[in-house]
Amino acid sequence: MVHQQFAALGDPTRLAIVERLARGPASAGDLAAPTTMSLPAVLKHVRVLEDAGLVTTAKRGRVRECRLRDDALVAVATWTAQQQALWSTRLDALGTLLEDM
Amino acid sequence: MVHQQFAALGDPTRLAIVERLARGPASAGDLAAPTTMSLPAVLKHVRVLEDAGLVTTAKRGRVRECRLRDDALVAVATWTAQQQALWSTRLDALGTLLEDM
DNA sequence: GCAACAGTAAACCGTATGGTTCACCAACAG
DNA sequence: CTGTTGGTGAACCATACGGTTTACTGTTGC
Repeated sequence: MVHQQFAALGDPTRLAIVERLARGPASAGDLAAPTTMSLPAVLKHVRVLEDAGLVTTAKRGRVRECRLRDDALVAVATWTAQQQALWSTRLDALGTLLEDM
Repeated sequence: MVHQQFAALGDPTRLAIVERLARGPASAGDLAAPTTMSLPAVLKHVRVLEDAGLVTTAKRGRVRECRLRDDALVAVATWTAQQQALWSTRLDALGTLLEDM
């Protein structure tokens, strides 16, 4: 279900969160700090990322720590590579076809 | 503006269109045929993909031909690779840190 | 124990999104 | 010329989405 991951990354706020988490884990508050948004809004976004399988969270005391999943982007990467391969081989085929003429 | 491309790919219908176009160009009607959707709906999706810079269309006679852009997925691919790199180097750093202890 | 703090749940709101139908136009085919 | 076909534009509709506020719960520090 890679479209769910794409959808999750389609929101600029969520994309920024992922970029932030790629630098290392952070609490929900940490994620909200640089934004103008309310905490509940940020946590909704985190939940979406979690549902998409991009992020895991765990509660330590009263703070919820968010971290990027190790395998977060492999589905996205493989899908992208696959489509690029298909498309480029088709272009190659066109190229050789033109050469043959 | 990679989040626009992610958003475009976030819809299952649009994802399917891209997968279809990776196999080769198609008319709007061709794209609508395998679906249960109306033609106008499909063309809206195509328009979104076009706005995201993933697809180009051109009108030949009365049929609109849609094709995947050659550079369609490079932004997505590079962004993904970049984040993966960041995250994995951080994991490496953690690994060596643990070794040092 | 109490105050401050981090998060959560719920209700609510405006707008964007994904879809429809209908009317219309331009291009073929006969 | 005429009928059919492929696409387009507009109006419209329901629902999903991104955000808010408010009230509440569980931790932590003094």
